[in-house]
Amino acid sequence: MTMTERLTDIAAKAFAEAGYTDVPVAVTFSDRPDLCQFQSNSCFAAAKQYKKAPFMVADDVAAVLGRNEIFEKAEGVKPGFINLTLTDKAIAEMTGELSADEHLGVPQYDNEMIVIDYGGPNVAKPLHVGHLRSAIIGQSLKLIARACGCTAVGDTHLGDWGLQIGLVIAELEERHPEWAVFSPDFREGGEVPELTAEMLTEVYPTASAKSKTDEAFRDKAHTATFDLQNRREGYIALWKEIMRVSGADLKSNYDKLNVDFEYWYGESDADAYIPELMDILEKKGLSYESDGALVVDVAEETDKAPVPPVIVRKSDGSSIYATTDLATIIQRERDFAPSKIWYVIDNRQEMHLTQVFRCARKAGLVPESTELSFLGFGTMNGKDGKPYKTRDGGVMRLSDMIGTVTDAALARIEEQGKVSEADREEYARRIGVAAIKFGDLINHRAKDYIFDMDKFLSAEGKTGVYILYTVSRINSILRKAAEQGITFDEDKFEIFTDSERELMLKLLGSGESWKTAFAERAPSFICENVYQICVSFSHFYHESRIIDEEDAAKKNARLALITLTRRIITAHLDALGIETVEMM
RNA sequence: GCGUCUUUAACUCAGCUGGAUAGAGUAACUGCCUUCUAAGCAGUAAGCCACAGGUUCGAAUCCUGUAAGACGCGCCA
Repeated sequence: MTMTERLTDIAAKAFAEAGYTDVPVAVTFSDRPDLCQFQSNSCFAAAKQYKKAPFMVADDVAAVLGRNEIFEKAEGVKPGFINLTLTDKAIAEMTGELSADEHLGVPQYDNEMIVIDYGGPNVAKPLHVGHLRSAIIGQSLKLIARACGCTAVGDTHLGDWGLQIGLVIAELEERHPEWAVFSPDFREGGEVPELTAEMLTEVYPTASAKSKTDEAFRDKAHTATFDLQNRREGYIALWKEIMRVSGADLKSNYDKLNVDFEYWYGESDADAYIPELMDILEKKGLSYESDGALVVDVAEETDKAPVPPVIVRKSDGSSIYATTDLATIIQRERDFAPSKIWYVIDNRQEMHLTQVFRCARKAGLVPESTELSFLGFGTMNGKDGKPYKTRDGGVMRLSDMIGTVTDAALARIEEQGKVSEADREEYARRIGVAAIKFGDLINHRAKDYIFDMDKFLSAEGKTGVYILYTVSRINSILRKAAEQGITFDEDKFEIFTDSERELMLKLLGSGESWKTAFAERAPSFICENVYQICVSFSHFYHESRIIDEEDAAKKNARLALITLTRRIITAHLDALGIETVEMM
């Protein structure tokens, strides 16, 4: 139970005891910290229900609450608020409970099996900044779900079975018709050319551009796609080579970003389920032919705008992304029987996923109770408000971006000269990744945002670097305390100053952020909360002495507090996929 | 054309199940390093919450309309 849920519980009982039953009660952190720590606005609703003046209700309820010894102050005020302030003793006790809680105050939602579809890189082209959001938001949502007690697995759902591969094959065939893989007689075990990541980087854009103007080439690409999907052996062999090369490239980039996947399935892995899918759609009478393609109607009466039918087989006979997405649902249901499937995909695909979900429901591919959620994310724009481009107008490769930010961090580390030679590179990578991830995740998932490289590099203010810096300061104190042989009781909390109280309340309030982050599937709430904790810590840090504090009780209380603070900050960072550094 | 989303300080954004003085970061300006890391802290200044109506005791928040912008609307993913 979170802090405010606990207080809400107490308040709800007080409302009932004061004679106001069946009133929706809520206690929240105060909007007026100068007046109180917590507030309830529920008297307005109760007043309406019981036809009394709000402030009279507030007085009645406050009188009951006032008898509870955890409150320093419980008062009804002006129009009808109840203002609550806890005693320091109660806050310190709750902090002790928090410290002893194995989940550190993170609410637990058990019995959830969540499959998260994120990353979604296209194997035909290298990772660029456009792939960043899906990867880091998806990774974070997975980690948040796990922190909340869920079982969550990530599946990157590689784009490896569509036209993009056909384009690459067609382009390679035009350039190297002599390759054995292009012979219709090619059989497994034949000679396969060795490709490189650099080649793929160049081939796909060329082919893609060509297909827009060259109709004959476009037809070739479509044919290649169809043949690949029908397992023409030479194409399969070449496709495997493309997969090998780009898979290694993907993995190394995701590794650098601390993004991982339990499953590296792709659209191609859904291929085996397509016949079954088609069978279900046909038997249920859902699919029919339209303009040569096979489609399923998914429009609903309540639609404000027309929702077109889903195409499950193109007129040339090949499958399309809706086909593989639907077949993948069958696969996931079979492998995991998930209670939820989350799709962390660009906002622009909302219509497509709506169609897919409706079709899946009509076909009964998953039980009614299974949640299918489209968790769209916004576009990363440049300072001009248009989709982010490099100075010369190209797309920035992810590896280049990571490199730039890491180099800047390394330069700063060297300037500071605190970190040992051996750790510098690794710390620079962690700081760079923290800068990128926090800078992205602090923005609400679903909204477009302005990506400002300079802002990330400067790393001042509300940034991942600030968070890591705060942790290194705590590390420094605890390291020195250990060096001096200072021991303390980690579970003994006590309040002596305002800033200690403020920090404890921030730590205690974290449960609320986790709850919101999980409910809205939005990591930004975790970012905001960890930043707030760091600000409170910094405030406390600047006005308190810790290891050279002479009063033993104060010293112990402060060492315990910063130890807990570090644990909680780290838990937040863990859920964001950000690693800390010992010093910087 | 239809639909969805956005519009809050100079810039980038929180806040939106209606409630007490609308909050951060950046940039600007002031202070603070012989004391646990100044990648920091403290402070000042900065807002007709796009516009117009409506509902309400009370609206940045809910409803309607207008404007500007982004995105989507069958064989790419």
